[in-house]
Amino acid sequence: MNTPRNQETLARALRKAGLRPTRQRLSLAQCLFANGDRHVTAEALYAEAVAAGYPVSLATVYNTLHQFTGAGLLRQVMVDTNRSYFDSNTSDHHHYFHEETGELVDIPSHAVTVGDLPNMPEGAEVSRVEVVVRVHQRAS
Amino acid sequence: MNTPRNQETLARALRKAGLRPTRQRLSLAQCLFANGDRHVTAEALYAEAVAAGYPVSLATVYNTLHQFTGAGLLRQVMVDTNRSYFDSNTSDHHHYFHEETGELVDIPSHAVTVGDLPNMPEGAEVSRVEVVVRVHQRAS
DNA sequence: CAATAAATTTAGAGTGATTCTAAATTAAAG
DNA sequence: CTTTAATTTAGAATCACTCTAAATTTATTG
Repeated sequence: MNTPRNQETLARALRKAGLRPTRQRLSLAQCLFANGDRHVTAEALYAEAVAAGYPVSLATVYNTLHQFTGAGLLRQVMVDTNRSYFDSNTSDHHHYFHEETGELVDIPSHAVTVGDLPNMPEGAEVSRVEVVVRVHQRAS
Repeated sequence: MNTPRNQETLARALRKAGLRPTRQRLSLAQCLFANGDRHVTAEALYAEAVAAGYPVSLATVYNTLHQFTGAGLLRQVMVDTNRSYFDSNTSDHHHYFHEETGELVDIPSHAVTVGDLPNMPEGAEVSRVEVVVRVHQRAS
């Protein structure tokens, strides 16, 4: 789990990434990082920000999510072809994906062991190992 | 790796799944299963079928890919938010995903060990474990 | 084989998430 | 306070994919 960050820490992180700490970015960062780890879609974050009284456009939410991802503050999780999920926990870990609800739950990385990887493509190096455990409601 | 299947075997598999072995389905099956394992997107398969002189519509390619997936002949791989990949190898295995080229390469399942899964969501059961090793070109 | 019923295909319209564009606003620098 | 460059934004555009309804094909039955 990531440490909660305050406005100042965030502003510094943004500046370091070459991003001005604007009202919109700080508002979204507030939503994303103020209360522990989050898994959000762009639409969900947009709705949340608007509901919280932070006026932001959907375009800015998309821009910001990508910029934060580029800056290493977020990571994108590929689980659904229909929408993108962003994870505020950038440390090494994996996910459950609940097929019915679309909910994501973290799995600590130590639960999964990756052995020697065979037939690694020539000249390539690993940038990340992603494990998604798809679960569905047990029939009762 | 899956065993190559001939038209008759495929027609039988389709019938068993309640699908009529139409010209289009058999053509696409030909592309998908005649020469070892494949990883295709809908657009790519469409282009390939048309180029091979099998007249098919894009809508039918989409329908067929989903029907084949439902019938257990294909499996969908989630690696890219922008497009869906379908894998003609339905046996238990994982993937390399080359971030630059979009190429998928199989990883045999024995190379990855999944330990006891913690904090499994209540009342849920695992439907599949997907491991994607994202790789990128090594800087030279 | 002919007639009928049911499944399939398809062109083209529709959808929904995401990206782009170009104008208006805002932050940083001087 | 000006100037400059970055940012935001509404709305248009895009792109993968799905839907619709009509035309075609497959399977079934007489």
